[in-house]
Amino acid sequence: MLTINDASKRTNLPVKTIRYYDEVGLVLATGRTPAGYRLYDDRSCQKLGFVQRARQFNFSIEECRELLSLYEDHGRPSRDVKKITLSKLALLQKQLDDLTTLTLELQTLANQCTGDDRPDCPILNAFSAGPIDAEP
Amino acid sequence: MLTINDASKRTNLPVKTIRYYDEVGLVLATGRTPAGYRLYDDRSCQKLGFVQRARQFNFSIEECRELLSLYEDHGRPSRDVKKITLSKLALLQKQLDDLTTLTLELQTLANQCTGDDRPDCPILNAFSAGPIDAEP
DNA sequence: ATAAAGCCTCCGGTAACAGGAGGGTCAACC
DNA sequence: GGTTGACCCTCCTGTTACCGGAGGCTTTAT
Repeated sequence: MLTINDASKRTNLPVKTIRYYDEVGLVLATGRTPAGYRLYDDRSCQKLGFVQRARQFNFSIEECRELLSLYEDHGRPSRDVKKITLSKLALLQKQLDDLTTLTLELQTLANQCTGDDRPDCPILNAFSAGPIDAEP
Repeated sequence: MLTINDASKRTNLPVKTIRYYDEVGLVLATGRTPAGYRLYDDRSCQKLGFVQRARQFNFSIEECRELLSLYEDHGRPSRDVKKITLSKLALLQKQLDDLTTLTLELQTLANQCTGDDRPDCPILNAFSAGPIDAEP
């Protein structure tokens, strides 16, 4: 059995985060010492790692909860997991598109700005006027 | 002089948001009626629009505050604006890269998953094991 | 006169933790 | 046996940029 600090070192998750996951019931501590210290075993460490990776893929805590229960259920059809993954993928794709547009437009503005002592600034002009047309 | 509702219609910003900008001192109401109703003039509406567009470019409230003061200062050098913009651009670029990597990896996993009745699932396997190698 | 719409302030909630206060516990060392 | 220092606990507050709603005036229209 590991203390929360040991679990932290093993998973590279901050102690605070592990405590938080316990608190919200995402990954519960395996047990407690008589003094109330949280204890974790190999299995719970593995779950922590699982959540960590899912979080890195932008899955929310609630989605992690869902994935974790599928992960625990060894008879689950892979269809269920794929469904969640695909909808998350669509969301990521949209974020990606938005961010790309944004970056292009801002890039265009920065290029147009001389960036010298003169007060005239295409960036501020654009912000004060309206939407921006990116250069082709 | 416009009521907050009129300003909202003109700028397409929610009333709640305009009130919030007043509260945090980003775009103050021009004045108040004897009854305490907020009033906005053309100039403050323009500032609201400015903030709206800057926010669409992912500038935080604090950054908007900075841009707005440069916007108000007609003698400012465009260098100052460009500097802020470029650092924001770098941040956007990094977000973009991260998101791209993420999407590719998740795409790879989804492709590998049969998505049928069988319980074997490459997605969960990957999450339980470690980092993912994207397909070339 | 009254009803509807609009305005106000204040309170609570959101996501996913981080930081810190105040206090108990444990192992080692002298 | 006492003490130091590392570690643990819970509870509270703060973060970002608002949204929703309660309770209560004000204005406008009928």
